Amino acid sequence: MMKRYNPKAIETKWQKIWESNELYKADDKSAKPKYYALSFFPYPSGIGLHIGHTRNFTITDVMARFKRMTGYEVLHPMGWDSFGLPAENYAIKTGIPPQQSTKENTDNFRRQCKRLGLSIDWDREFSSTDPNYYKWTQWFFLLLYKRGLAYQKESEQFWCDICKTVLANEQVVNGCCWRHEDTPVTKKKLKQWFFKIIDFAERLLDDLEDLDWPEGIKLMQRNWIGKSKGAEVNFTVVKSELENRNKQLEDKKIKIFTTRPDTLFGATFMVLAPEHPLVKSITTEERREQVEKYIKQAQTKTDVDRMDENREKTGVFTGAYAINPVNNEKIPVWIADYVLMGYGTGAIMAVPAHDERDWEFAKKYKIEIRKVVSSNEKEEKCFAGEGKIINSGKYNGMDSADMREKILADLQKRDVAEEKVNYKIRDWLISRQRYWGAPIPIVHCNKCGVVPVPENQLPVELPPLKDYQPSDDGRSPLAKVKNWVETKCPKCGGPAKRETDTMDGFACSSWYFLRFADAHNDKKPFDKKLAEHWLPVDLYVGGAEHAVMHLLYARMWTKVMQDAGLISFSEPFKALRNQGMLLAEDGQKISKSKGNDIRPEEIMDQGYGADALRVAITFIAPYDQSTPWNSDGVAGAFRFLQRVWMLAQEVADAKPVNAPVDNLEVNEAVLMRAVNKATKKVTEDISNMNFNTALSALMTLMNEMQKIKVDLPIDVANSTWKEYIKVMARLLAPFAPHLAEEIWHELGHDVSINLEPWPNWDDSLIQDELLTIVVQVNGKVRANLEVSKDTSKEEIIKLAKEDANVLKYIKDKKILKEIYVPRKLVNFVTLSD
RNA sequence: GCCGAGGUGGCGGAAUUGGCAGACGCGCUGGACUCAAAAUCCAGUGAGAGUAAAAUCUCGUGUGGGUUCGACUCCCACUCUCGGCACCA
Repeated sequence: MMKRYNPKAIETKWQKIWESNELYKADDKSAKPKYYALSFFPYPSGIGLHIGHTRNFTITDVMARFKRMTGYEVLHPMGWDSFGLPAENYAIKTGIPPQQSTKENTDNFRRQCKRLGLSIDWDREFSSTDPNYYKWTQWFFLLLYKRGLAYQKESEQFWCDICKTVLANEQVVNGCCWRHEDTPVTKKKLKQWFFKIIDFAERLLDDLEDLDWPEGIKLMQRNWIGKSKGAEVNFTVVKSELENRNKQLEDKKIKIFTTRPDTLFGATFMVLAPEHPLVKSITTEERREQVEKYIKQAQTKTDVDRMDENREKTGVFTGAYAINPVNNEKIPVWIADYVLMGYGTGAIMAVPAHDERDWEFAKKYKIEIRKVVSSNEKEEKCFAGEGKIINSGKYNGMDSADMREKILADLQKRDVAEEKVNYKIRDWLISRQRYWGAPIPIVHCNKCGVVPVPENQLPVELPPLKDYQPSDDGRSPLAKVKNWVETKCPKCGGPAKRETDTMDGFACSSWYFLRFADAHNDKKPFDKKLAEHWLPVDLYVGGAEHAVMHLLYARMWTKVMQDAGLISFSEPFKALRNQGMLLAEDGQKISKSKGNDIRPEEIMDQGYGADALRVAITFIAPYDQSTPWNSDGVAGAFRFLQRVWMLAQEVADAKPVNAPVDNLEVNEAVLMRAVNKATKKVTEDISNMNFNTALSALMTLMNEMQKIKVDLPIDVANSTWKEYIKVMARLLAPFAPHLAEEIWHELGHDVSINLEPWPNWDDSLIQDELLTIVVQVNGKVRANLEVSKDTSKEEIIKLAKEDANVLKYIKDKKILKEIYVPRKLVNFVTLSD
């Protein structure tokens, strides 16, 4: 009786053996080339693994296993990004400390990962909430502080009323909190800690170039950094107006930023942001009331309101005029909220003829529109493109691009303008008014001011809490823990208070990939040699939702470390791949509220096991494509594995007979071709991460072998047949490691299949003996010719012309052209009638 | 509005990058096995015409045009879906 395929039994069996043999331990001292495969740092939620995790982890695992078999020393680690709000909110609700619930959740995640048969080096596992880890996160805060890259600033920040904390710009999505997609953010004025990511804008932009990342992600980062080159130009506020009001304000300059200095002659007014510091002093008495009313209005509007406005421009005239330095023209100065204080200088020159927004504004308030770049556009439309300069004095006739250079040089000579580069990116706000994060290692002393906690006092550990409720004054619950807050100043020893804000969780995920290289180091965050041995990450896989958050922050920290001499490389992730989203079976997005989620563990429990789930998930579509989940696909994958199992069992069960009738010799070529073809295809497809087609090639191979076995028929005790079954097992091993391992041992091996070399193929054995040549007449298929692979071109064309069906179409026609594609096709072109 | 990705059977998806469109899987239909069902195995499965059955023919990769002996593939225009950005001067 043949042994049944019982995934549950073999999977638990091998998982135990792999673990006790430490099969997936990454050897720091191996002489083999290294390969570092990493999935995005998962947040261990209470629900356990979802199908997206499963897809993510399976992708890196298939690659890790494949690379191991092709001669690499592989590092495939796992850890937990376990700080964050869900655990804290759960604590508020239940009183269960986050330390405890987090442990339960990570235990569950680890257990489920192991059940999937992931080839992870568990020895390097850690949680970001472990004080031995966040000690070093705090150490990095201090590093940034020492290097002048961490600073405090009082300002208005985005605030989520549900999270009860401030948010970084990157965490505001469509005017809402990234965690609460239908909760508009508000603003709060608070003193907060920032990391100076702006200082790295240029490098972050430049280094994108050479990364093997999806172009879309690179583009999103470029857009987020938002570099624009232009000029700052000074406009002088008109004196005569000022003299009457305030002598001190003489020579007031309004500095504007523009990317189009070539349109300076088309400026017919100026606009300041309502918050611009000059607004008060330049506003004339008769306009003051109106202006102040507008400013107040703008202040009450949240940023979300501003965005919601269907872009209708509003503004008021200040009564002041300024002089355009290129033509000494006097133009009116307005204020409007479409000009933002946070970008450029908070002031613009308005060129309605060549700027969409200025155009709209000028139309509404009936301000002159003056064309200075010629175009074919209709009069009633603004033109923002390039062209020949007109109405611009001595610059007329130049190309707009040339004029930009020229006028800037001219204005620079007169000292009224300078070249300037602007970035949209803002500094990274890292303070959070919550408990469950790494405390910012800072002490506030009345005498000494801001004092960093000395390194030897790290970690600043989170104290246990009785009440997790955040305070209503917008401060962290930590502020209520008196004996923790009150401390001694490390400098003067006097009474001082701890910083009560914690760090954004993205700080923890900005260096975890380095810790995996040296996870147990208690002297340093990591050893330089080990970091440089394993890093950069060769393959980084995760969802596209972190395009501008995690991936930008991690890149910045890596550059800080490079500057500090901790590492010598500048980019952490050599190759990045985004997996597509798995949708619910109805094509809808999976969401908790819809209750349409897919639980990987349930699927395994149904009896299909991990291997079938892994095969189903990699076979369903290209890994980077979003696609609806199909539970029937798991049954299909299971059927496939079961067939492979039976083919192998037959061989294992066959008692090697003395002098078996070896009928394989004669027809071996067919089988050899099938196996060599499949080996080549599977190898190339996995290398290119085309897992779905690699699996289809394996299914084809299985079908072919099955057919050959029955047709010949083949004696399953034959040794050649057994070798081919073993090739199939190795090709399947990255996808279905348990099944492959079991077969491998059943067929007489002691060493794990995961350590066996990957099969080779022979190109010369792949070509078919018989070729099918397509015969077309005027591009339409009229016949198929079966010819031996050595048949000459002349012979093939001759045969094609003799084909009965082809003859019907070429009989009375003159053949104008004969097209011959070697090994593929013949096409006769006749006069069409 | 701008940027990016993409429209192929009933469904997920293939197509050596310009050479037989629909591999592989799911589903479905018929058959075998069974008292029956499940499981399993075998056969069929783009639409239409045609035939006793074949052969064979026509149409067919979002829409319209173009290049080519030949187009899912290249070019132009449009359209729809999905993702991102959104007053950044």
